[in-house]
Amino acid sequence: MPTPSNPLKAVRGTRDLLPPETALWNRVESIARSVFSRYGFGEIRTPIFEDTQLFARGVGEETDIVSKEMYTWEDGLREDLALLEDTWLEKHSDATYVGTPFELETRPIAWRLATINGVETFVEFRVLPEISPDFEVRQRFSELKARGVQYLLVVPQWKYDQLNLIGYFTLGIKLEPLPGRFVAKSQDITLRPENTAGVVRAYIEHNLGDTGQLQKLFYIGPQFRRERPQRGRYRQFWQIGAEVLGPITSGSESPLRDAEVLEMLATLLDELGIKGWRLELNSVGSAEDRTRYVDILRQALAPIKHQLCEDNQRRAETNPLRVLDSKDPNDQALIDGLPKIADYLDESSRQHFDAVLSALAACGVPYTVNPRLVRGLDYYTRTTFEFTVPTSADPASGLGTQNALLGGGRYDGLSEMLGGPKAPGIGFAIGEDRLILTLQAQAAAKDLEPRTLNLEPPKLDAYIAPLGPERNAAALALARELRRAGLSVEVGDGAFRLKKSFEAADRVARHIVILGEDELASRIFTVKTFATGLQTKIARNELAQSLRA
RNA sequence: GCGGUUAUAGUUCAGUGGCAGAACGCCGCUCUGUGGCAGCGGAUGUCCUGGGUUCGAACCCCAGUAGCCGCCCCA
Repeated sequence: MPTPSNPLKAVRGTRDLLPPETALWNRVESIARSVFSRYGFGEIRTPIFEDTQLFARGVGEETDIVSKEMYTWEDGLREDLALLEDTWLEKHSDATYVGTPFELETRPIAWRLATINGVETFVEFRVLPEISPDFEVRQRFSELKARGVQYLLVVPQWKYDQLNLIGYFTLGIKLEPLPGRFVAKSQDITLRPENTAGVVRAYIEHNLGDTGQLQKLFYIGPQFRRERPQRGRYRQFWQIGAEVLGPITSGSESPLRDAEVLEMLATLLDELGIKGWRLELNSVGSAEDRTRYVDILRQALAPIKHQLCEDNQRRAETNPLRVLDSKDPNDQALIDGLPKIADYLDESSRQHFDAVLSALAACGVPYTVNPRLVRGLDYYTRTTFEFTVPTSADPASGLGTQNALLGGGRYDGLSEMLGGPKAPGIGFAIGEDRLILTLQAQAAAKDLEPRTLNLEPPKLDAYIAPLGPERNAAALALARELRRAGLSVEVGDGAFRLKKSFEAADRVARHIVILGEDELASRIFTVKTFATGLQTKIARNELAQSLRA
């Protein structure tokens, strides 16, 4: 029976990007590519899913991203039916097999005909049963029932808990759970929630460090986090990012690289036309500095914790660094009194940071040192930064409270955390969705023409209007000729009245070419230019040239 | 994950416990091969979904779903 179904929709937190907006996305991406290539970056494309361990180890097991926002599943579960059957048989001295073992062809399901305490029983082994009895099971059950045979489904305990037991019981199917998983060789897979870990994994896997060269890699692609969707925050979102990494001898640890990346970002935002951006940066020190500072922070928080708001009390326990960028106005005085990480940097980290700042100053890139700026991901060391645009107080942002446009930092220990060689690096990720929103909002606030954002597709060179359906074939042939000559051409339908063709043509093209009986016979076409309203007769061999104008 | 708010035509949005609306867009005619203007006409709806209250629900109630805003977190 056909069930009336609701139309399918894009799943929560995902969306379609349609023209003309996609033109803006392409423009943003092509400007990014252009800037990256001028700084010597090459494109890397890593898989959209990776082993879950990559993110657990790289991003940090305790971060919200990893602990509750990832799309993770078990891939390649292989069912071990033989083990399931053996386990069952061991348990059932009361069962006697009748006949030989069988396997059903449709999927790995094994069954035996047995007598259990004298009752003839069809014993089916399924490692991955359907949540509710499927068609196959229902059909088999009714056949067995007709023959007076009992139906016993043997499943693993861990699956049993997920089954629609009522569904099976109401049919009269007996279910028997067995302790154990009975699956072999599955892999935990995760849709990437960010791209740095993947890039570093690829760096290690392809021994890019052995080239001895500094690697400069950029990427543009979708990332996935299972967060509550909001404006500028989607479950599938796009990031434009870049990483600079390599062996120490390639200069990957040099503060020059930090400054270069930051200066490149300033250039990129300027070329994109983002107004009013702010660069905030900080140093969180080496991994050791960071650990030491977190301990000190914890100690400093302990006596005053109870005075903080509820959220901050929780953070003080779970992730003390995050207390620092709390926005709670009542807690600001207390937070200001907390120890600053700058005071706990070792000498080399301090010098490194100073060198970054002076290089930025030399380039004339404006910045603000924000001693409270910390990053959520575990792998960050030393320089961390964020580019923001004005908040919702300024309508030009378009981002509400989500005012961070991009963020990044240095990750000197990440490669080793992932089991690779020492490969210090620095990188960033731009939230492309937010970047686009900001561009749109800034254009709207300035009352700019949409054209400024390239939202209107450019007018085509010509629109061919065949008069009558019998001229359609000739129209398409003419269009082919012109298109091959490099012109952009749309073909109307001869079924349209000429009036309609003119309206359609004026919308999309600069010229209309009328293709009727006379024109086909004389090979001289009637061409009207919308901008001037002038209509002329043009010979076929001069048509392409004339339409280009 | 928590709180608030919204959901009506292709789009932007009115609307009231008693026939489903406007503007723009779309289609047709005035006007058979000459548009933009104008006039006239037309089509388009699961009024988010599912329950409930009611003689009667797009409207009131409950639940769900989705968008948006704030929180959490983050790009």
